[in-house]
Amino acid sequence: MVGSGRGFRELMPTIVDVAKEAGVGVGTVSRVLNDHPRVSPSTRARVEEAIDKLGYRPNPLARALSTGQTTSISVLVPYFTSDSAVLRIRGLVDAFRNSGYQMTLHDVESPAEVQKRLTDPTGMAFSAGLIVISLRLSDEELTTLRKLDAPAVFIDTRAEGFDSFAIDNVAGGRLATEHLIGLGHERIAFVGDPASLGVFDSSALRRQGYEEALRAAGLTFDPNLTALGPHGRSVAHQLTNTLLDLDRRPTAIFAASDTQALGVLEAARLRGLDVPDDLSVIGFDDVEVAQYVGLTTVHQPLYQSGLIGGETLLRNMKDGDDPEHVEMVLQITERTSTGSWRR
Amino acid sequence: MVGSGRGFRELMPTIVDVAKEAGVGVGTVSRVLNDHPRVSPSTRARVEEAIDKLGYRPNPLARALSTGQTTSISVLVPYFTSDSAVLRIRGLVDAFRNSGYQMTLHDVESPAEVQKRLTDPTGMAFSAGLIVISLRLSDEELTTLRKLDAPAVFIDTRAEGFDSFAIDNVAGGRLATEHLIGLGHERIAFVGDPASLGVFDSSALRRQGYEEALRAAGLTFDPNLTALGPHGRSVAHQLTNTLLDLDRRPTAIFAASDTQALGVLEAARLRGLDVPDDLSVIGFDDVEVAQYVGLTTVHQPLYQSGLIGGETLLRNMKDGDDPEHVEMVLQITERTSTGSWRR
DNA sequence: GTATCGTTTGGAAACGGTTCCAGTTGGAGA
DNA sequence: TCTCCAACTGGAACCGTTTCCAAACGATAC
Repeated sequence: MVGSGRGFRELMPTIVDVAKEAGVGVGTVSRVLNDHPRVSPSTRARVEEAIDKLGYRPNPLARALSTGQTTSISVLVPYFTSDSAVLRIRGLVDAFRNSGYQMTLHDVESPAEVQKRLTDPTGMAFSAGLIVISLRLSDEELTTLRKLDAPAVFIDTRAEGFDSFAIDNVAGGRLATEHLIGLGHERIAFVGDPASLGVFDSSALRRQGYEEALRAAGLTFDPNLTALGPHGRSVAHQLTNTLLDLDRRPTAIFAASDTQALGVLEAARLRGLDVPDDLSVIGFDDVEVAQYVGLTTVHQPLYQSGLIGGETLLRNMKDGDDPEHVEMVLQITERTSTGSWRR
Repeated sequence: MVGSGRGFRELMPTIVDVAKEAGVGVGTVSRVLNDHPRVSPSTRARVEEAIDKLGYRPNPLARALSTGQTTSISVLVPYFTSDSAVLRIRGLVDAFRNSGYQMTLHDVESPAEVQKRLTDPTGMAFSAGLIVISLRLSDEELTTLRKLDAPAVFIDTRAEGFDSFAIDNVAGGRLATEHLIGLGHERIAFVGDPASLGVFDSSALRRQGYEEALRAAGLTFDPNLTALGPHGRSVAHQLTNTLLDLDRRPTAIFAASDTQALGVLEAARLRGLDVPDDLSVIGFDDVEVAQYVGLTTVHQPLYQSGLIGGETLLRNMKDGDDPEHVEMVLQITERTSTGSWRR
């Protein structure tokens, strides 16, 4: 129902109109509307008839104002433009499909915007619940959230006192690197985001796992083999060029995300390097494109995280059981972009 | 601002609290809030101070109820799961970024759901505006919309009396087919959706263009070369198998969407057919994956349609100028999946 | 016939804003 | 000093619902 137009007010009957038509009081109409038990069958029938006749629909705004309960769920997500975010949101869409709740998308492109969104009431429009994806909230923000006693679920991030679904990014970084080490690679490079962005730290954690795995395998960690830059395919492409220009160039590259891995593959292809014979490439996320380009990657359950997160929020809005953190499983999806290194 | 919790009501100061704190009437506070001119600077300062001190934020619900104006824009979109829908929505996100409006996503998976969404007030939650993507609304639905005098913009579809941005699907179908004909192909197959779905008819229109182009070029139209099935990669894969099993199999396939083209490529690859030497494949849409797999396709401005559509809606909500239909340009993006046929 | 009790019902108050109308104020002009 | 007017301000009414309280009602028991 869309109703901002001028013609709107005159067109829509209100609960008062229905009450008059049925010859009852507004309270009775409201009770019929909300399935309260204390209404006699005959009265109920009369009211329902009036509702049908007038084509009356309760105004959700008025209802929300009166009850303090809305039917909209806010989703706070950074870089909606990324494939992985889209996959998670698909899960949310499916979770909310027949719930009666609407999903309002809040794309956030900087840490400052998070703060703005959380405190700006127009922004969040008084949602019934909140989904936070891939964002690390400050203690202050979390305190506000707790005080409001608002149901919230965190996906791909965690927050004390709230349900959360995330992966162990450090372990994921280790997993990817160990895969390459297992194939015999010794000069393994890392392409990812700079750590300083603060809010979005998964890349930094994956890098940590990368370093840990190298050290655990007794390989020397060469800082020259770590190339960092803003997230995106073309930046990753450039970073890869500098890596491949090194005197002793890496034989394998671990990209902190599939998007970046695509940039790496692009750079390799343009130089005529064969993947995986000349260069192995492993990504992270397992977005849809990965299977088309044959990218070996660390699979994380993106769609699932949205679906389960959404379902959990719906449950929380009813019950509100104890919050728990769920660590989702990671596994290597091996395709054709990685191969053994024996020279 | 999330506010469904119990603690909420007591926590948030209202306009009355602010009025008391500043020692003025509620009307004055409201005027300050809404930048009405007739407030003396000293009073304004006092009120603003009180607002800061209390951390007051106006309740958007109450404001909306009172003014009849909301800050949410509903987006009606079928199959949010599709890549092309996602690209359009990215455009919308960017269009609405700093507008102060929120986007509420309504995924629709069947024609029946459209009707439900349009009439169910909880569903559309009284939006300030409406974006309809890829859906053909019935006359009845359009009449309702017009009566409500609600600003609406149609993308990838058109509607009498509303702004719309779409492509000429028939022309697009011709374009794709002519491209293949120009390469020397004579047995050209079509893979697409069945026409009967009613609401989503772009595939049928593209097929019409396909047939027109064949006839115009003096080629015989062979019904056996048209394979239809529910939209999706795997279905397209299967359909392609039946096409390639024909005695005189096609030398080129036009898929009604890139998603389906991916299924076609998959089937060809599994049979060991070389693309484009043994089989040319052309898609439609030019989604992101297309460039990774080297798919030749009919490019339509997906992101742009969202961006421009969103901007147009915002403009309409202010001015409301005469509606117009904009036909967006199509062009072939040639990659490596099509080649000339000379045998 | 009346007292009693539970069920059903009507309507006022509340939710938190905006808007309009009327009243106050202060300064200019006579 | 008085009048007049514009600028500013207070507060009631309203938006459309829910909820609560009190009243009406009907049936039962005496």
